[in-house]
Amino acid sequence: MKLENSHQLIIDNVSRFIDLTELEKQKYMSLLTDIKVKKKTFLMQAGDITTYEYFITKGCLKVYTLDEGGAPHISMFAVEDYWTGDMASFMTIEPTRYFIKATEDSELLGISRANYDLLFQEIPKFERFYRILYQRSLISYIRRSNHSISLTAEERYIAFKRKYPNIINRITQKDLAAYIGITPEFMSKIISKVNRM
Amino acid sequence: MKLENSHQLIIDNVSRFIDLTELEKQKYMSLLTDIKVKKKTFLMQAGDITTYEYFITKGCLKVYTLDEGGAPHISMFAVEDYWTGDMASFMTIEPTRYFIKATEDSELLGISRANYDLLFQEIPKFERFYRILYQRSLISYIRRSNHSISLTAEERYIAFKRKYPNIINRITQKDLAAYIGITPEFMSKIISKVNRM
DNA sequence: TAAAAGTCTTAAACTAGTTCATTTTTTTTC
DNA sequence: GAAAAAAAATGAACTAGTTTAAGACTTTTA
Repeated sequence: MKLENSHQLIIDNVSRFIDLTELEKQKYMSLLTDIKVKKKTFLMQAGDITTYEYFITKGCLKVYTLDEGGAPHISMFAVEDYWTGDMASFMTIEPTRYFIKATEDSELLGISRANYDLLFQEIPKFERFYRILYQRSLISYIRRSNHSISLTAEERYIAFKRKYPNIINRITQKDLAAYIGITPEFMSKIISKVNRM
Repeated sequence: MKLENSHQLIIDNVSRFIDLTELEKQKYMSLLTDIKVKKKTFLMQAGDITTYEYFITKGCLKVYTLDEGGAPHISMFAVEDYWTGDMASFMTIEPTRYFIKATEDSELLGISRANYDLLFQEIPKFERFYRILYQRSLISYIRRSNHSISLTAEERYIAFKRKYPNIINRITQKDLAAYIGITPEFMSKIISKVNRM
């Protein structure tokens, strides 16, 4: 059966870890919601109860919190083939502290809390999918924060550039600074220094 | 049936997320290995292939890496009722970059890679257990690193003291510094300042 | 297409945390 | 229980990154 692109992308993603029958694919897709977010608009804002988890099929979004001083800290740039959302809020049904804002016109597939629970009942294999997905997220999250801890801002910038060459051209220097964990002014200094080398 | 303490602890831990029959409990326990580690000895060292994941039933261990400069970065203190290990190495069968060293005489239950795979085959419910365990680890990991990022070292120390009053008395100030992410000298200054307040 | 808003650059003064060196205190070991 | 080893305290000189402020450049919007 021929699927539309966005569905094909998510089925391919899931199929990396579990095998689905045609029927299961249909069932799974029926539990997903299409979502579009225009550039500069929010998918989620602090205070919201987040009732969806998202898979990005097109575009780019930044996921961030604001600290007490109002400074943004970006925890990820979510692009095509990434999963995002606020799992803590999604699971506990408490208000989120996150903002998710599109930096480009974007398209997503969302799964609601109710459908997420239903999914495990109807296709228990998905426990395995999510077990592996979370396990891998945990590994890369730990690796990343462990790696960052011993590097200077300049080294973190160079590492980001090497690891995500496709993302770096799609975001502003200011957002990159908020991800690296420094001020935009210092980011500017680092970039001009690194380019001079 | 009466279980020994260490088995009771792990069964209680697992039972928070899934229900097991007596038979399943027996089967599960048969897949676990008893491990003892004397104070100051290693459970794991960088370069090892880690063939076990661990549940601590007694004692305290520090999990850390050494950066290029040879400085230690402690990622967790594992005490009773905690899970630990190096999941990346465990899953990918690559050498670990971690050291795990007992700071007290400790007792653990280990599950080998082979038994971990077997567990999912024999009791598929464990996919759910690990799905939830990893999901919750991910949530608390993200929360912790997000929280830390906007705090000063002094604030991180105060937060640690509040959150883990039971752990703080069991570890050295030097190890706490390696966890907080500062030098022992600066840790010493912070502590004497906070105590003076 | 002009005005407004946001982003980037540069520079000087500042601060949280480091480094290095020394002394005191506590813990370990035989 | 004395000697050795490790941990903690203190202080002075240093550095990575911040803050504030102002001007130049780019993008967005009406």
